Amino acid sequence: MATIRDVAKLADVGIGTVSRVISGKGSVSQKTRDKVNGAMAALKFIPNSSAQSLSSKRFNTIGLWGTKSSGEMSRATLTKIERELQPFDVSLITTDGERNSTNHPNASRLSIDNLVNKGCDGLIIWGSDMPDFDILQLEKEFPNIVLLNNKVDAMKDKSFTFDHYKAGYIAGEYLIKNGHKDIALITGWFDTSDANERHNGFIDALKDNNVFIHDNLIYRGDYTFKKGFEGAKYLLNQKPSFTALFCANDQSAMSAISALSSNGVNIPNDISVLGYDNMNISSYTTPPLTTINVPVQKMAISAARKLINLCYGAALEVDYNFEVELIERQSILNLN
Amino acid sequence: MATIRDVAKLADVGIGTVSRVISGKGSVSQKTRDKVNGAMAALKFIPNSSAQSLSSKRFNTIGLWGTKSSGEMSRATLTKIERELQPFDVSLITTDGERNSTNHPNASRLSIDNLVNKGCDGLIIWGSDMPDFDILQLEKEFPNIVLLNNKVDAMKDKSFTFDHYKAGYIAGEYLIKNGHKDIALITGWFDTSDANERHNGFIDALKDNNVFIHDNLIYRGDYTFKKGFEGAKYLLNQKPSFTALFCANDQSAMSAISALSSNGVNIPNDISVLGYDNMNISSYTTPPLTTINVPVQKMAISAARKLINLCYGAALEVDYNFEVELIERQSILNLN
DNA sequence: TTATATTATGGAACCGTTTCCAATTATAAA
DNA sequence: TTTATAATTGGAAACGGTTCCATAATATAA
Repeated sequence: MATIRDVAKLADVGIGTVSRVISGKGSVSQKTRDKVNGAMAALKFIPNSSAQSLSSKRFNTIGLWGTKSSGEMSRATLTKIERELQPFDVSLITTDGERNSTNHPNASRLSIDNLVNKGCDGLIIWGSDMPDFDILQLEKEFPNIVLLNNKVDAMKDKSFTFDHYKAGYIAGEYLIKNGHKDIALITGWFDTSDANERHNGFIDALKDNNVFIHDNLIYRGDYTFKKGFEGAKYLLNQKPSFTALFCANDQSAMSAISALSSNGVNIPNDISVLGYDNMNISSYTTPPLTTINVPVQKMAISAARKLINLCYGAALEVDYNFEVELIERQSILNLN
Repeated sequence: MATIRDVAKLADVGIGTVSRVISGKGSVSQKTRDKVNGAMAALKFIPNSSAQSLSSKRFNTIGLWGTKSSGEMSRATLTKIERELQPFDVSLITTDGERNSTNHPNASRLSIDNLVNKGCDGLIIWGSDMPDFDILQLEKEFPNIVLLNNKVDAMKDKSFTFDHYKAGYIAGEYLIKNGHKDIALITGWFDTSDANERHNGFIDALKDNNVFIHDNLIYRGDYTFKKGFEGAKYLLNQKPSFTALFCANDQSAMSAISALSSNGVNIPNDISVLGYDNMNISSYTTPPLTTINVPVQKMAISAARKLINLCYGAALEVDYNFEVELIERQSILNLN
């Protein structure tokens, strides 16, 4: 491997000059620049990234920390983020924060420290699995962080989130508008603010229309296919029957549809099902799923851009407002 | 940030000694070791990873290069890989090789070089999008590579693949056994060897039973939901009708089911559908999808382990044989 | 006790960059 | 032409580890 000194010698210039042409910073005459570029090409010179990081304290790497491997933080979303980073020659290191969360009380902080120590210029914290307090503490020590699908009031400009309350409300309203009054629920976990907001929005919409959900018709899920399936089967045996089922995410909704169908209920004629997320799979359930669109990829892109601005002094345009939208497909029957 | 010299000074030892206790290599008396550990704790010392890499030429990072963001290289699979790496304190950098594949003839090689130059000890090459020749060439320059879901004959011990021919054959046989003779196909791309092998296996199974597929009933797909949907609609209008549909992957199968159902055909009573992949979603289609299990995660784990052995001289156990298995669910009708 | 092998230890040299400052050269202004 | 100013250049020092070698301390054998 050729080093900067080899290049300098071949081009008959100083090492500082070579460094300047590599980085593009500082002034170098065109003539010299050509000489150096020629030498670099001849030697197939590639800068050693460890040496660069050591001396510049810049890593050209950002970390993505998240816990839920489910839902829409799909490979596709990662790819979107990578594509934002690529023009800046920055790579992405991902960590599944969940992996040691059982062992240690503040395991999340540990896994983050690992990431940071490894050498990240910045961090995307995905999801709301970390208490606000811890996030604020982290930000004090390591300000280059950005929140994806979570918000902390004191960090508005670093929060990329979505109005889950409004989305929940719209979901509720939509069922009402379609004449549904007997409604069942498969929830997710309630350990995150967005889950609570979505739920509250939904319930408030019903309340505002004097519709109340019977306790028996609320099934505590966890966003998985499995719980969606089990939940639907459970609800089917409950006392007050229902005409519509709202699921906390599309995965639950899909498997609920599967469970209902296999029990002979027709969607949407017997029971309507409403999802939440708009995974790309959701157009292809049977029947296609009506759902709330959560623009994760857009959010991820903006989060990445903000982080680039933060870390590398860029000035990329960043979006903070993500439209709440209900995607009408064919899983809801209009009772009116 | 405390450095090794700060630690040495506080513990009143030499820097070499500190380095020895950090790495655990070389001999240090227990007494000295305790002193040094105490000093490290007091100073909250964290080794600078760039400096470590620079001087040791070890990066504690491996790269994952792949092109298809679809299919089963899901976040879950990435997580599996990460978990194999974690005990060795190695992180994973992913690259979507696809992103610049349009611009440049050997863009794949370029994006790999990027990864390597960034500082990887080894590389997982996922999928068969790179010609064997290029892979062999790459291996010459950079031997720490491992192939996931692809094989190169000269690199048997580095290839983690699956008997797609056999799997295709079993799929074909299964349809035959269930009495199907009028069979339609939604294929994937044929640009990779596994796609071809799967297809050939399937066709051979039919041939061996004197069943032949009518040209009209072969639809060229691309593994996406979209093409599966369109393909199913297309096939429905074709002349020889069919009783079974084999899709090159579960995504196509799912959306084919959706298309067929929405056209009033009942699965499996009117048409049987067979998938390929066994995504975790596939238990929850309507009806649940009968499919071939492709143990990507197991393969990924073994690939990761082999790479660790290669890069870090470990001796982890590695599996090369991945069972071909048909998962019977409810999307196939037995005509006998 | 002495000779010898073994274990511990300190620290210079090195890894390959960036950065800064002093020195040189080119350019513009007077 | 001279002077002031700006652009260009070289290279030492620094970044924070690892490694190796010479040396010191200790253990073992004779």
